[in-house]
Amino acid sequence: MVDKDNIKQIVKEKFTEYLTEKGLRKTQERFAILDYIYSSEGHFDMEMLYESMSRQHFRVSRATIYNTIELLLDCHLVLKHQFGKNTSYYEKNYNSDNHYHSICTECGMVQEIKDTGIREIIQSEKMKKFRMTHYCLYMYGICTNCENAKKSKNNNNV
Amino acid sequence: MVDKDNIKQIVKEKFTEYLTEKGLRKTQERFAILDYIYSSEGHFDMEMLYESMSRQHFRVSRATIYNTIELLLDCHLVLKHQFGKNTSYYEKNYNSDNHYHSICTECGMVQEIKDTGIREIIQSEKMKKFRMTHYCLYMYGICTNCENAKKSKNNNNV
DNA sequence: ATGTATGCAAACCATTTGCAATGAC
DNA sequence: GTCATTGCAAATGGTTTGCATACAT
Repeated sequence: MVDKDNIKQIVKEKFTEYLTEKGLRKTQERFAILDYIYSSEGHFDMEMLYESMSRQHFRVSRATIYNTIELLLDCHLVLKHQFGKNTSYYEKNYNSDNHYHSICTECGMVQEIKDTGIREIIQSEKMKKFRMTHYCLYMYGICTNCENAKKSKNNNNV
Repeated sequence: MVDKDNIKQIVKEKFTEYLTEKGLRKTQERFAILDYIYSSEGHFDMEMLYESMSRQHFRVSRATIYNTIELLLDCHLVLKHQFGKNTSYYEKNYNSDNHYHSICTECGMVQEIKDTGIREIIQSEKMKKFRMTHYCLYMYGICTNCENAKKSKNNNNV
């Protein structure tokens, strides 16, 4: 996939730029983590990242993963999400579609919702004393599965 | 404040209704927690709630507070927020203005942003296989304080 | 050579859990 | 009287921290 490789190259350059600007070191670990994140799809948590990397190319300590994610968040190459549980989830954030998340409050299932125009409205919002860099929209509710499960449970009770 | 007392009465009734419907018990602790939440303003975390209640009317164990908050979330009398740190914050959710949150990624400061019409657009969003009950919009960026602090730091370096 | 970044293990701390005692029904 | 709920204290688990070692500069 040429496109994906292109993106990997671009984000690597962006990260390099960021590290240089901040006077931070360009370590193998940092680039390996970035590369791994941009090789995967969807959301991941720290344990998933740690396990997957251990299984494959590169073993990196948890401490380093946490440290590096902090940098990637700072330069906006990664987004952090907290969907209501204690574990944080992350996703790559370059050249990806604008999307929101719907979260089922019963089973915790998270789905992506494509943007259909809300973005422009939110970004045109004027805020005093605040310069917005990005935003997250979380929609909570009940997914069809859980809705149906509830219904049949209620029917049994009656 | 008559208005506040009214609201307290209404949410108490709503909670009672919810407990009855679910076949759960109407304990003093549960109503004390609800009352305390609706007596306070703004966001709070579990420790704040626990401490404040201990200092005032009613001492309730942490376990019970966690348990009760779960119920209040379920019947939408309380909202839960995770602003990026490990601690969860909560706020009452009845008859309150529609608002979003702006979060400074430098200092963590959270401010409320009044809704100016985004709500209707979001609520008109059609979602397959999902019935939305509520949503949260978080805007991340830099507050003026931190922006200025950064600038003067950069100037010193140059 | 210098000092930042890593890896490890221990510490931290919000949240969850198990269980005996309490109290709503 | 029964069993859900409470309070307590211990356990859990994601995240953070301290420190010796490694390595980017």
